[in-house]
Amino acid sequence: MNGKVSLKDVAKYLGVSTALVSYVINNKEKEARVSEKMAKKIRSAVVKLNYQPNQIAKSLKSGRSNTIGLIVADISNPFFSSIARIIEDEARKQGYIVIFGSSDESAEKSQDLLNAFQNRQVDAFIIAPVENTEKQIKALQKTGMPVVLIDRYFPTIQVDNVHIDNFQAAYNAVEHLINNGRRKIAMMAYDTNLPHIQERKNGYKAALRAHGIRFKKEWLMEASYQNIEKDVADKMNEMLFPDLKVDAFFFATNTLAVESLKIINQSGIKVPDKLAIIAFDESDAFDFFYSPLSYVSQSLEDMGKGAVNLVIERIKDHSKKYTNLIIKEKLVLRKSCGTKTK
Amino acid sequence: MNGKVSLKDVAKYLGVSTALVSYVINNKEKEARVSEKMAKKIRSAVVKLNYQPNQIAKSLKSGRSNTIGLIVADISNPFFSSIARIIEDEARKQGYIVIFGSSDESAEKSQDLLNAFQNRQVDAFIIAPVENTEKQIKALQKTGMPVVLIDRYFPTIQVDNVHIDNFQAAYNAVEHLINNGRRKIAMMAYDTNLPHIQERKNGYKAALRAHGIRFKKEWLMEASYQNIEKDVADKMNEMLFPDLKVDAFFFATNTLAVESLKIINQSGIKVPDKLAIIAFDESDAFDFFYSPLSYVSQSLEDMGKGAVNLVIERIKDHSKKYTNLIIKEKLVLRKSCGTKTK
DNA sequence: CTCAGTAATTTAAACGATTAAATATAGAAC
DNA sequence: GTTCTATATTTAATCGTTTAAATTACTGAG
Repeated sequence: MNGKVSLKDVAKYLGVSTALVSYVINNKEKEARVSEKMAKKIRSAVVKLNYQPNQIAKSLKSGRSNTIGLIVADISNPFFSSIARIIEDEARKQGYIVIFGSSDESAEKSQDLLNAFQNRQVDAFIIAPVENTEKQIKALQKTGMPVVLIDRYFPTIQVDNVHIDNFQAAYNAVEHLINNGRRKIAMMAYDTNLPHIQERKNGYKAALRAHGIRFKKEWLMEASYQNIEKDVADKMNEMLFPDLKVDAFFFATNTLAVESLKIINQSGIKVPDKLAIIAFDESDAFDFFYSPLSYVSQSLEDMGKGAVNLVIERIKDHSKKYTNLIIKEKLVLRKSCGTKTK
Repeated sequence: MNGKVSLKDVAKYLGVSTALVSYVINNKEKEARVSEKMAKKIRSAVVKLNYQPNQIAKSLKSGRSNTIGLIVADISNPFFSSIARIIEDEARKQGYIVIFGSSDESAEKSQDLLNAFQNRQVDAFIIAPVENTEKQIKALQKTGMPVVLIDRYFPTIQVDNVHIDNFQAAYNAVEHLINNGRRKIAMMAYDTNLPHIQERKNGYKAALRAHGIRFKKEWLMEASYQNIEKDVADKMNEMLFPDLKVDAFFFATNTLAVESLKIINQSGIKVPDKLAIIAFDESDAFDFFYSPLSYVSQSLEDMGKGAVNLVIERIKDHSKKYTNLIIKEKLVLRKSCGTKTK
């Protein structure tokens, strides 16, 4: 019925001990001085019986599962699913498989996933952490579990991470808007203390300041993760009606941008004539918006591969120095931040 | 150092046998007649030592891993990542976690993933199968592994699956184009013998026939999975230049639609004036295209949840009758298939 | 005080692999 | 024919659980 052939079955089939079979399978014939004749016999029996080693048993013995746990805010967000794809490929190349979970920006769900994955003996975690999970990450580290943070990070924690220079990226984007003649620049961000978003806000403000523009509190619009759609609509409508209060928008993430674009589309306000836009990350929506969006592009390739490599290095050497891998971002310029009409 | 507390540690700490601890942890105190006093002692020790059961060991013993293997063509495709998200949530609700892999439309990669996941003792598979993998699926079934196919399917295989009625969906979409005055309707599909795509092609042809329109071979454009971008561009350019050869397009998937829209955007040909469009699935691109696209919408929610439920039922009862769960699709009408100008 | 009967706990095998240590076998040297 | 060595193979413990079966402890009846 259940065709599963175990190592023991192979041994029994040949009338030899399991040890011999194990040695041969793991190419330890030399060290274990298995005779060539025997090795050949075993190898052909393995093929004949279609023996497949039970990874669970191997894991139990070795304490390693060759599995990486990936936790992101939401796997259905193309930003994360694209990274997931890269991580999957890179991990498999190195003999690991990936289990994933979406934390939904909830610290509680994050902890649940951490526990569930740890009990499954993942060898390491790659995490895009959510708000207020510093303690979780710290606790995880204390157990000796290799962890790499991606996209987001906590400066207060000693841990490997991979991300762009968010301050500089935002600064450059906003500076570009200013250099193109915009002076009243609003930003849509999340209402969160996650450092990567804070840095984007800081970069935005710093660029304004550097160009002698006085930041106005009402320019900074914030949406909560839990209520994006409504929050974005409300804030955007306030900003656009009854009269347009700014001449440019800077969007802190692709989700915020997409939601905002819907409102702008309805409003009839012309981009870039009346309104310049720069967004973060990428999206099909940015390409198909009637005035294709300029955006800050992060290399997901570099980020995903970097994360896998860091985490595997850490698996191999628990005590190596922590790495802060800063990925180069670039500003992709298109129509949406073009010239303003008077 | 490695803080991992085993059941044995708990037992040793209390000076009792591991059996007792195991019984209490698994709430088998009654059957095993563990004294209340002891149960209490054990429970508090478990908390105090922060004992977390090793799922790997449990899996080895039980032969069940509470893990579902999800194989799709490409997790970075929003269609699949959205399903993945739904599957993840539903599976976790039922105590399962999900490992995923992208087969890249390659039968070979598909087999690799199948093997890797099977060795990890997944309890079941949810698969969006790729071309020429009928034997793989059949072989998998023969081992007794629960399998559910999603989105795609093989009529020749007895297996649980979840999908829409692709023939009818295509038929309805094309019929709608015809009823709106289009007569020369092209379709962009994949060059594949995967039944779901075949059915879409058949539905398209049947709708033409039913309305007395003679199908022309050159209307059916096909791209290969391996070379989508170039194939789509070539075929579309042929169809659009030097003169527009049709008055409507029907796109068989969201990827094909998005790639095609890029060409249409460049061409300057007006939608829906000169060209009506209906696509399959959803995409931000459809919303932001200047003439928002009509599309055939599949309920990913129903599909994902349906798949998880079917697969868990099958885990519990290997011999239950196979289910063909047909998800209702619907045609969402927007501007892109509107009225034609003469 | 013994014995039966029930209650409480322990023992030990098992899941499928790995591997150090023990043992068996064969050949060479004297 | 011993003895020694090198080669080939087996034994048995182990990883962390589960669980049937065995054992021990207790209680009350006679």
